[in-house]
Amino acid sequence: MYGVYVSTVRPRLDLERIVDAATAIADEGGLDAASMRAVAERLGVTPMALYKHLDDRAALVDAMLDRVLAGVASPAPTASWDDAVRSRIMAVRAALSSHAWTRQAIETRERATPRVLAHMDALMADMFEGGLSADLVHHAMHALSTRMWGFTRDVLPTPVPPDDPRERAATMAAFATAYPAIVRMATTAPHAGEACDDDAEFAFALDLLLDGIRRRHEQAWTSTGAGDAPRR
Amino acid sequence: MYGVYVSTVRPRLDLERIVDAATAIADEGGLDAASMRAVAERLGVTPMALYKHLDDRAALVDAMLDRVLAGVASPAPTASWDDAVRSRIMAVRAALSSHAWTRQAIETRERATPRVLAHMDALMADMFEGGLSADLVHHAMHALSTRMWGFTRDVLPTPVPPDDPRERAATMAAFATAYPAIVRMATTAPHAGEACDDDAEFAFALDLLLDGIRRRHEQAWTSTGAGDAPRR
DNA sequence: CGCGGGTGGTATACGGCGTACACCGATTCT
DNA sequence: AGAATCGGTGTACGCCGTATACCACCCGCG
Repeated sequence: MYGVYVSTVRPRLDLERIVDAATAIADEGGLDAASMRAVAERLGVTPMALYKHLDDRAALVDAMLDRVLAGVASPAPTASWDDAVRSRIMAVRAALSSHAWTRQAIETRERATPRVLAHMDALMADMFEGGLSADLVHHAMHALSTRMWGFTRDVLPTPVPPDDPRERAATMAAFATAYPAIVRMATTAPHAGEACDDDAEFAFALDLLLDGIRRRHEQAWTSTGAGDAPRR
Repeated sequence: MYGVYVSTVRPRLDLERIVDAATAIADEGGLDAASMRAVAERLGVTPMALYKHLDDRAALVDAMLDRVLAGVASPAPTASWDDAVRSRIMAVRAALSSHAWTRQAIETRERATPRVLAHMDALMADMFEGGLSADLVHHAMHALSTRMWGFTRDVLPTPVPPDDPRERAATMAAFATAYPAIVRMATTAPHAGEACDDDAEFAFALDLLLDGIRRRHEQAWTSTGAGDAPRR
């Protein structure tokens, strides 16, 4: 009786509620904000209570990621292996990109969870289905790297110009002489000034890789050198 | 006089000595081990002493990375833009791969240091030299992503089989039915069992990207669609 | 010669983090 | 009814980065 009452006021903790809370916090303030203490506080519970349901914080991040991955739609069957790979990757991209913290979560992961393995297995199965050799599949997976998760580590910096207009002009001029190619690209590319179209960038690079892999396959590429693609 | 004596016993702190110590620690125990406290202790100094030479820990990591980058050999001139890009990237790969912590350092970096910008500028300059459009250069840089730093985030996991031989066989069997493609690849690829040849993997993926970019260039690719590469 | 001020160190402390350990009430099983 | 297990609490430890205050020394200056 009394137990029932209590469990109404503060429902029993379980993994799902923990992951819910952690995900909500990470959505708001980033992955680091979802500390054990913060998650516990949100649930009105002692930090140590979480450890009855989780081994450690890494397991929490794993669980968060795993649940996002659980929502990935299984792509429709396609004619070619590369379309299958493409749509599969785009599906996880769609799922992961709705949570900004997933990139960091994947980058810092050490052990692979079942769903992580399942995704990689599915990609390899697509390629085997298309007749690719194990050798090529192996290299293709390495080449895809984190891109198989639908994101890319952005390496282009956004140096912030100072506020003061006079100083601003000076530093920008200095920048232009120090890094002419960067400035040329930034001012000449079609989207100059605007933000990049991430989706287009991503699709471009993914197509590049898949095209290349398909070519290697058609040329019966092997890692031992025979049938290698011509360098020029 | 007395000051001279003291400065002999414990030489004055400067940025170089700090970066030296931090690098040594990170080489041994990883980037996280190079905490402000650990670096200070190694130098026989209070943690706060470091802040007279650095804004914060991020600046320390920046300085560490910058010094590694300073040792990158400038590549010999080449005939084609893609060879130039290739050898430039291989040069930073050679420098960065001698310190295991550089990958994490680059991945967690927020602001770009001058040398980071210089490397990217040089890559873009190579491409412009080859006649590539600003549009294509821009996309190429995104496609290269972290690979321009000579490494790739490894996504292939190494699930550890349990020690107990009987249990081991069981889990491996279960694994084979759950992830058939992974097992197929692992057992069929030429290097089955051995460790991957990182250099070969890296070169494969880099060539794939450069080949693709060159093709796009030859086909007068633009992001607006005209002259796009055929999908099949 | 003395003396004020920057420069480069110290000491202390705050607020965060993950988590080991001991404990304890309630539930459940025998 | 009694024992065991489960799911929580409370406390504490050892890390982390760093704000703030202070203090000794060396400098150039009057």
